[in-house]
Amino acid sequence: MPKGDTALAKGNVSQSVVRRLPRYHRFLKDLLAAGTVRISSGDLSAKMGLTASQIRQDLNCFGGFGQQGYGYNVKDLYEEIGRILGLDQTHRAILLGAGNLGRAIALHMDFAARGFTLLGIFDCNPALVGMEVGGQTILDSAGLEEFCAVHHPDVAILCIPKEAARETAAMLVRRGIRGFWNFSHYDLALDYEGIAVENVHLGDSLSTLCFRLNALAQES
Amino acid sequence: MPKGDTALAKGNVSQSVVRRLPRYHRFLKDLLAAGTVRISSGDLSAKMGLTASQIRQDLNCFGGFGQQGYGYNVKDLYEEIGRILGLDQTHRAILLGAGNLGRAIALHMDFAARGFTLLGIFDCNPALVGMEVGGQTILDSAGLEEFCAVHHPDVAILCIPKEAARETAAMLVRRGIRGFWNFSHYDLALDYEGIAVENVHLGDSLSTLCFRLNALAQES
DNA sequence: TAGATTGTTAATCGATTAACAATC
DNA sequence: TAGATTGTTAATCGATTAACAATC
Repeated sequence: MPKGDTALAKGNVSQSVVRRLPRYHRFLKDLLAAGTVRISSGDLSAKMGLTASQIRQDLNCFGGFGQQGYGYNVKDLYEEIGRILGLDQTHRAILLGAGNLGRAIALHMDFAARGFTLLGIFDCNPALVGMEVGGQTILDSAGLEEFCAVHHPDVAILCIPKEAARETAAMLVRRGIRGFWNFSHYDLALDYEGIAVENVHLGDSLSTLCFRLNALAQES
Repeated sequence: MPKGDTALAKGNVSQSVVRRLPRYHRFLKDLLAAGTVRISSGDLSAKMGLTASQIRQDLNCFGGFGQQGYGYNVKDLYEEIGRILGLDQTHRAILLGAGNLGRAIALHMDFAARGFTLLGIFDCNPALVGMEVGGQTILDSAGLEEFCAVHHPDVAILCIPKEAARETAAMLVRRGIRGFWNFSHYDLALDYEGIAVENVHLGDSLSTLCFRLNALAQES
């Protein structure tokens, strides 16, 4: 790729690299806020706890953003990675499940910072329908398909149980949902192709911590 | 390791393997609930969307749980993996930060299923202190160190901002916290050694979904 | 120019997959 | 016993690290 070109995915980028991009973005944001103008891969690697080689290798998946003898311009690189991640794109999201987790996600996440608009929050529990969450009224899941037909969301956030997720998925895909932020235990990726699924399994994460605590205790 | 021995970590187990263990545990739980008595690595691999080789390789990091010509006993393997993960151990946890996310974690997670007891929930916001969350009263962070000295928690769940996390970490480690379930953007692992840190970065996860949606759109 | 640091190629390391003898 | 399936070794694949020529 010619230098200076605004880069997007160059061929196939590995999952390992993609997973590191948001972290680069965060560190660069902090550096920018601290007034740092330029940084070398060596300095950044020390701050982030990885190798300079890896940083250069990762960035060069998308283009040559640095300058020999100088390093990287913090602001430029920050913005470039934002574009690579697609944070400047706009997405229309719906949230399914207004339980504790769903409500927390709705209230806590800065969707706008990543180009997401939360179009609607749905639940099938009559006790929750009509309740206000972050300025939005929880809607009845019964009207979900109709809502999709009218508002054309492209992303669904699944904060509902496994079976409910399985039952709704086909309709959502049929109605044009291309991306799922999946907090349920239903494995969408096994049943559908050509959609983007990002799983968040909090229980698995806590179990992993269990394992590590154990391993730590056994070391001594 | 001799067959039949109750296995724990056998030498060093890679992160990749550890990350897959909770998923095996979930699938086995479902199989058990469905009344399945035995399963082969081939059948399980088809259900989970990975290779039979990988399953056998993963399990054999901890011991020989199968039987040639038969496969694996679902109940035994389920329980074995639970032990490997250390879900039978008991842990004393405290939760820092009773904002939307903290409260959702407190209400939503099944801590008991992984041997965790939530000893206390802390916040520095006077508007939240004294409020009830899941049967617990939110305590003032001012009393956190005193609380640690008395109750000896060993795990902290960080649902507080980056700077607050950084400021509290040293005290927590000094007071005997060995494990962190970290939802903040503060990178504990860079500053402390010999502690278990499991990071959950919801923002990074959402950014990754952004990237994948983008990649999907460009394919066509 | 001299020094610094990139972009990129080559070497290493680790993880996944394939193969198959052991054995239930 | 014959068939099935494991445990394990060997082969492959991919990701990380090291090295260095290019160049600002």
